[in-house]
Amino acid sequence: MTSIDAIISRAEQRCKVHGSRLTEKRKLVLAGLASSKRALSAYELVDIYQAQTGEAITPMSVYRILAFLEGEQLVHKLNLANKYVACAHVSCDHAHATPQFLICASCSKVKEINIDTALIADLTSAASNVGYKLITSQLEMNGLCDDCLV
Amino acid sequence: MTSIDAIISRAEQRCKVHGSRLTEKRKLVLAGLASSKRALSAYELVDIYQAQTGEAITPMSVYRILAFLEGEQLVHKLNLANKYVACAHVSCDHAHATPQFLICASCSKVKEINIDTALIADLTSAASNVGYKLITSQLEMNGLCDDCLV
DNA sequence: TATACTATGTTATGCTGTATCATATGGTGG
DNA sequence: CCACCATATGATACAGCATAACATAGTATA
Repeated sequence: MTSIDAIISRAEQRCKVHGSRLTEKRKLVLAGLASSKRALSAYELVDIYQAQTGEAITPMSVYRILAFLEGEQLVHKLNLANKYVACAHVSCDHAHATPQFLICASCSKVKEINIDTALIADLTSAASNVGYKLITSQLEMNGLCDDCLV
Repeated sequence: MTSIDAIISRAEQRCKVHGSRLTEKRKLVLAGLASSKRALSAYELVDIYQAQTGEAITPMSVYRILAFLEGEQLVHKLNLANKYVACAHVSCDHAHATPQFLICASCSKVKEINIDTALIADLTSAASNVGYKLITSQLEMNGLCDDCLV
C-alpha cells in the first residue's frame, strides 16, 4: 500500500464518518496532491489533473475542492507559499494536533513537523499579552531543504 | 515629534550610513505606510500616495520602492497577508532582532513583538533536525486583535 | 561635459483567488 | 418511481497581487 493509497483510504474513512461525499473529482485532486512531495498551487493541480486523467478541470473547481478537503482536514493550505499539501502526518490519525510546516523556498518541498506544545503555548500567551487571540497555531517557516542547500 | 517623523528621520539616518538615497518618492511611500496602524497592500499605498500628495504613482513604482525599503530594513513584508508595514519596533534601533508579527485577520492591524530567543533557537533546531535551514526566523501569526474580538 | 549608475515611467502580462449564475447529480420523502 | 431539495460541478468574468521588459530621466563623479 503506497502512501497515496493510505491517504485516499483515510480520506474515504473520514468522509464516511462525517457524512460528506468524497466524489471522484475530489479523490483525483487529493491523489494529485498526495502524489507530490512538493506543495502545489491550485493551478499546478489543474495541470496535474489534466495530465493524470486526460480530463480538463477549471481552477474554480480545484479551489472549491481544495476548500472541501481543507474542511475535512485532508489538505493544508500553506499561506506563506500560497500552495497546498496533502496532510501526511501521523498526528492526523489522532487528535490532529495543529501542524507546523517547513517549506523549502527553492523547491517547495514541505516537512510537517511537531513542535513542543509548551512552545506553542508560549507563543499563544505572548500574543495574548498584546491583545491578540491566535486564530490558528499553525506555524509556517521558510527554509531551504537539505537538497537545495548543497 | 510624531512617530512618523521618528520613522522618517531614522530612515534618513540609515540611508546616509548605507550610502543609499532616500528620494522624495521613497520618503512619501514610507510616510504613507508609517501613518497607518494597519498593514497595507502595495495597491492601497498607491491610493494613499495619491490622496496624500495629489500625484499619481504606479503599482510598479510602489513595489520597487517597497523592495528598496525592505532592503534598508525600514519596511517588513508580511507574507501571510501580502501586505507591508513600516518597521516601528524598538529592536530596530539596535541589532535589529528578528521581528515576530501578529496580524489581525479582520482589520490587518499589526503588532510587532519580541519572542524569547530561546524559543527561536528551539524552532531553528527543530528545523535543522529534519534537514531544513531557516531562511529567516521572522514568524507571522494570524489572530484577532482586541478591537475585532469584541 | 561625458559617462556610468541609479531611479522612475510605461506598458504588458502572469499568477492567485473569488463572485455569480447556470447546470447536473444524488439522496430522501411521498 | 417520481418529485424535490441540497449538494456538486460547469462556465464566465473579474479582482487583487506581483513582475518582466524596455524607455526615459536624474545624479554623481572622473
